[in-house]
Amino acid sequence: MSEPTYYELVYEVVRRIPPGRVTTYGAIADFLTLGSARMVGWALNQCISLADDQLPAHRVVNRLGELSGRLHFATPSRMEELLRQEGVPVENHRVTDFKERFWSPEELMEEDY
DNA sequence: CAGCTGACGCATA
DNA sequence: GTATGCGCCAGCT
Repeated sequence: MSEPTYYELVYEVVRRIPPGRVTTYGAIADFLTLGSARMVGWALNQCISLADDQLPAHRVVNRLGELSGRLHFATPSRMEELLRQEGVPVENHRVTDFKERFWSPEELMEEDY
């Protein structure tokens, strides 16, 4: 097995985002200390083929809590829809409670994994 | 082979 | 407070 590619690392982090919480591209990039926020977005671009439950990419927003990637989903409203399903308030393509809903990958360390 | 693009983020004016 | 530019680095044309 070769070393995991960059986007596979991103997938692993995204997969661990707790339901009802959201994180940002920058937070993931910072956690991996690799590439940049842009790379995370690029990585998620490859995941479009995966089902939503396989990779909850809808829980990844930009640093303003905006659903910047909504246009890349199956339908433009899919991301917003999934977030609301999890109890995340979305208004005008933005998570209103973003600051409180924000989840950092570094919290994985606190879960004694 | 060289250049452009991009689901971002930050610095500067 | 808004507007513009640059860096990031893999993938695509």
